[in-house]
Amino acid sequence: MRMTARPENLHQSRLLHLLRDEGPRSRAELGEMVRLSRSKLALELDRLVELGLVEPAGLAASRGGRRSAVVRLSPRLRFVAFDIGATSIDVAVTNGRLEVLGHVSEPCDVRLGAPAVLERALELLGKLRDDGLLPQVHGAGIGVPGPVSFREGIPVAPPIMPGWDRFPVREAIGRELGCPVLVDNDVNIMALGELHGGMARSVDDFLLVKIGTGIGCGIVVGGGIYRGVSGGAGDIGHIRVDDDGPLCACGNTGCLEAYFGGAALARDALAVARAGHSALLAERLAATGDVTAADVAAAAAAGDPAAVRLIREGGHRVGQVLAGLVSFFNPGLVIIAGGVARLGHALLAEVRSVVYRRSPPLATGNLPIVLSELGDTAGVVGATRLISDHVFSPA
Amino acid sequence: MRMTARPENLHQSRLLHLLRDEGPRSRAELGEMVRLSRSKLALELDRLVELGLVEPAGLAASRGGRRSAVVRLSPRLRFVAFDIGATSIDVAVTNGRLEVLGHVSEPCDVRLGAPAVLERALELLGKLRDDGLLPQVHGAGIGVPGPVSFREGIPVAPPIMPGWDRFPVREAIGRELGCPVLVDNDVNIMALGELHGGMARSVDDFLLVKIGTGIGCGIVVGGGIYRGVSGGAGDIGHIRVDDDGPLCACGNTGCLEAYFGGAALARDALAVARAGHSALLAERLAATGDVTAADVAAAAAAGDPAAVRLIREGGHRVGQVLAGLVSFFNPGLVIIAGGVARLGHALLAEVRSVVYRRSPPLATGNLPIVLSELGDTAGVVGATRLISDHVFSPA
DNA sequence: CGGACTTTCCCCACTCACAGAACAAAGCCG
DNA sequence: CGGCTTTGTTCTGTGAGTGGGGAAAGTCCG
Repeated sequence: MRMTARPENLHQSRLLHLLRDEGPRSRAELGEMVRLSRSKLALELDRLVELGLVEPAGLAASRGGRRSAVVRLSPRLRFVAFDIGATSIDVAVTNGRLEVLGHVSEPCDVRLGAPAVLERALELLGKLRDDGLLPQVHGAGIGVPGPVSFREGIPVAPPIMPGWDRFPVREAIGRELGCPVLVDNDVNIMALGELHGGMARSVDDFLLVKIGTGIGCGIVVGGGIYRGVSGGAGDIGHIRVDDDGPLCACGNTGCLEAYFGGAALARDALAVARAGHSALLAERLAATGDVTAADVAAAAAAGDPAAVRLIREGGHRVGQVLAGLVSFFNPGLVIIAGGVARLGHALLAEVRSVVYRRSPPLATGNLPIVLSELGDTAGVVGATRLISDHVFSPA
Repeated sequence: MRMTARPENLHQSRLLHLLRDEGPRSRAELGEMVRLSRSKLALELDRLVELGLVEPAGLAASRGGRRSAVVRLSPRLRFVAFDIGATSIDVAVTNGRLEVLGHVSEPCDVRLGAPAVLERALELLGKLRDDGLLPQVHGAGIGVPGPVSFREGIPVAPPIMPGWDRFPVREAIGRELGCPVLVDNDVNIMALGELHGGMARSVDDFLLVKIGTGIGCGIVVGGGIYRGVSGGAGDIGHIRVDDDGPLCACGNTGCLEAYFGGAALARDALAVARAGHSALLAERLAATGDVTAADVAAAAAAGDPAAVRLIREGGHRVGQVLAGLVSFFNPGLVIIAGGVARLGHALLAEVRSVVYRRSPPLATGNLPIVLSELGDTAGVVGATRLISDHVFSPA
């Protein structure tokens, strides 16, 4: 029993990627797409069948001649995704085509430390395994809410993950599952998710801004994640908006996150509730003794003017930072994602307004700014995309 | 007589790049570097000699055996660089190794329009040609002070270049010189210059910030220029620093360029001179009726406190924007270049201070911020690097 | 000065990847 | 049923590239 089969050359790799992204195809169609002679193609496909990665899937309807033999990725292929958030864990299992077969999610504080959180993640995977979803795991992708040394597969100097610094995440999970594992920043894997199944499918250079507990940005250059020289690229939460803004946890003042991170939004909402400017928020305060970012979202969705106003102000700040990034990076698309983004057409309108006003026409002329449509699945799909790109490439 | 010889395959391309960047080498050394068998290597080198791109250069000293036959790029190879600035033209001719053989520079207002400026550039090239430097031109690189559609070789919507919008620069110069021509933003070619011969030689991801008439940024990702989806990447001059800053030519307020572009610096210097806060600047005002950015530079170099203060304030603004870009991009190096940068250790100190304070430790932990050492040659060397990368690649 | 050793260059045969032709199989249409 | 089309399979030719075996041209040492 081979541990994990990998393609032997670039042709096989391209075939796997095609079967993953385009679905089952006839040999003739595949030959067309990879520009290989039929003979060579048959050779490589036979090898892939031998490796257990591909299998025949019957005959297609005739198109005027002999019926073509369709091939597909082996339906027994499985990829696993762990999306570790600041306050939650998502675990999912997909087939070779990255279609989600099972997905569980539960609240979990990342501050419990790496061993405890990873063990809980594996327990959640165990649940899915009991459903019979896991004949064989071919790879696992992991997203964590902080900077990562991608090459080593370990978090480095993560601000909100005490007890994770340089913890060998890849090695630990790899030992447990016995398959290739890759670890990346959670925002990066969300960007990969959008690249695979979201609005960014045909966009080479784009940004994904995630607004949640923290604020981060996934950067895609030429169809691949850009991570910077030390894995810290996209850390936009502490970009300065103003000198005389609120004090941030990082020690500076006026950081974007201090204006509009999850904690900042809760802080402002609390002030609004106490001042009596919002009936809905005051009600929440009375009921639970606290007001959260989710409460603001709910209140805004219900049309509460003060809540909408909080979101618009935050959107304004995000837009100011994003306008600078758009000027600098000239992306082909900007996607807003994360908890706060879930509801926000008010947010989106404000962000758009500021970016379209403050960035050069050349950069905004053909720039869609949209909300993510993928929600929670962006992260897990991106994680499996990350690992499948790796497993489907020659060793 | 072939027009312009190009390598026929990737092996030949790699050999040319090696001979360009590493200098003349023996066949044995080249074989080592490109991992080719001696037989194949001899074949490809012979083809390059036939194409006139490479020629034998005698025998090296023996290292204990038969003396090795050294090959080098043909010394008759010539690349031409046109670096069109906002207020100047630089024209240079290099050999195949991008060593500058002749370089002329003269003031010229880009606002004279494309035909006039390009004609003047060709006249300057004529001067160099008269010196016998141009047996045959193998390619020309052009830098212009504005956004460029790199694929088409034309400026697009340039703010400071009236009469250049969509002017077919590449076609015009190509027709005149009868060789391949590439056109790019002037900041991008400066970045390429630093990549080739400056401090960025071994850095894959870095930023070059040019502070001159305008403020722009060259972005290098993975050893190549990143241009964005519409060629507008790096346009950081209009990133917002503050809401209540000076009015900018772009119509917004508080743009970086409105704080510290060439015009802004002259404006502030004039105010200082009129207010009598600087003896040196007041003297210049009296003598010439005006004060320029160059006057501030000279005064600061002479130790004038008010001039130094102007530069430090500007550096502070640049640092604030740069801190954001460093957080976002996590580069391995930042180079400050351009007219204002020429003198500025005060400037550099201020930029560093702000960036190191405001960007995350992970991004600044190992981040040199330096002044360009190449000066005017960065642009012309970068332009020839641009075109030689093209000419030295298979058609 | 001559022989042992080294390094480089050149020629040749062998391997390998791949394309393309030829052939076989399996369908459509009239 | 026979021509036509599409697909899959087998076979052979071709060009790229490797590696071995001299030959050439040095150095070093006795």
